[in-house]
Amino acid sequence: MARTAGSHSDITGPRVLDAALRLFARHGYAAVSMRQIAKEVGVQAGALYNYTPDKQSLLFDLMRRHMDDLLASRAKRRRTGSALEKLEDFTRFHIRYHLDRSDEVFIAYMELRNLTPENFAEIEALRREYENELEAILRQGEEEGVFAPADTRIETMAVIAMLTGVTTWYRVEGRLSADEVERIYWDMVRKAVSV
Amino acid sequence: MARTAGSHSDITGPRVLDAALRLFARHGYAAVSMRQIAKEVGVQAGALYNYTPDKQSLLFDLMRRHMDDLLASRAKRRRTGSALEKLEDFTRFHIRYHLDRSDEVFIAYMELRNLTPENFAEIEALRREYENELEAILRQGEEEGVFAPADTRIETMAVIAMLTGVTTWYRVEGRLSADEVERIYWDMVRKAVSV
DNA sequence: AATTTAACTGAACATTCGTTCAAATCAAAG
DNA sequence: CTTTGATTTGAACGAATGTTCAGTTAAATT
Repeated sequence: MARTAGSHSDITGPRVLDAALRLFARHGYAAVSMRQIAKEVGVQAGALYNYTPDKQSLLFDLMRRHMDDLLASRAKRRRTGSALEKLEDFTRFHIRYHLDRSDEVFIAYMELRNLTPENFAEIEALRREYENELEAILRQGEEEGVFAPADTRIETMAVIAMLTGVTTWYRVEGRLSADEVERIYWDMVRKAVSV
Repeated sequence: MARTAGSHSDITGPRVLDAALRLFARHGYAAVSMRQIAKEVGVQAGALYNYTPDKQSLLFDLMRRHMDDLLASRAKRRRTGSALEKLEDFTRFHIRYHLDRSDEVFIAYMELRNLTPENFAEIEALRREYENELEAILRQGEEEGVFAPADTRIETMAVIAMLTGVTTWYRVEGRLSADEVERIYWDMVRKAVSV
């Protein structure tokens, strides 16, 4: 065969996902057309179908990648230590990760209802897996007696909601550095779950 | 004139907004067509335009009503007392209100980007007004010395994000009553901002 | 230089979109 | 019962939607 795999495809391919990511985050999945994505890439709409079977797959791929990357990044972090240490690690990781990938996070939380039922189930399972990591830490803390006895499932949801909310107001050019934000949120989380 | 103002209009009118509310909450503004709304009401699409100038106004009216109602409901609550009392009141109010109006709340947080710039500015101002109520309480608490000195603006955003997150998992037929949820969240909020 | 084929264009497809409007319908007033 | 006008229908509008595909372009192999 002439021409090795992808001469432009290894350039255009990623750009398609990049453009879809940015546009979906800005205007929402349903409000973005394939022609808008194509224009952003600098190509005609038909060419997109060399890189995705359909629009839905574009959304699903972005979410799937995000969740895989989130779980993989999390897995690299320390696993041992006290519940308090683990919670601080989780908190700082979550804040930093979400600040660094605001578009991906935004889509992952806003566009769930635009997934087909099967795709939704798959993403939801990954999200649940991530939440379970936090819940395990909270339970360990209860057993150690450093965290207040409480409904750990609700605590989990409350903490994650609080932390993820940082993406709605944080701006890199703003008043606070990511380090300061990490510290402020860690302060609140620690107190919220402690005895 | 024959026929006093609205013989069906006082029935159909509210039903249009009701249907739009439910459908927007379930599938998102951009994914819902005027024909879907009309079908839900039991009417042809053209008839909707007796009750709204266009689709955008439907979304804006829902948001505007929601924010007005939120601020009015909040204004009815107690204004005096210690910062701790006020914070408990705010927390319980917010949780209860958001559990009771999950569709409205969902739209108000998810569909902001589908508002025209002018409409967005108006809704955003009302939201800011609501946030400022909480921030004032947190500042009073700092002055009283019962709340830890902190960045009250970020604390505000963090607390509201945490509380509003309740809508993502709470189900009326679920394990916990609204009262229990109120108490659990109040526990976390109190500890999170206290010294 | 000739050949091969991946990458892309540009037009077309059947639907669906928000919106308009003349005509039909129908409940209340005279 | 007739009149009146609010209410709704049903068809139509141009534009936009996701997707397909025959044909063109151009890069890499022979």
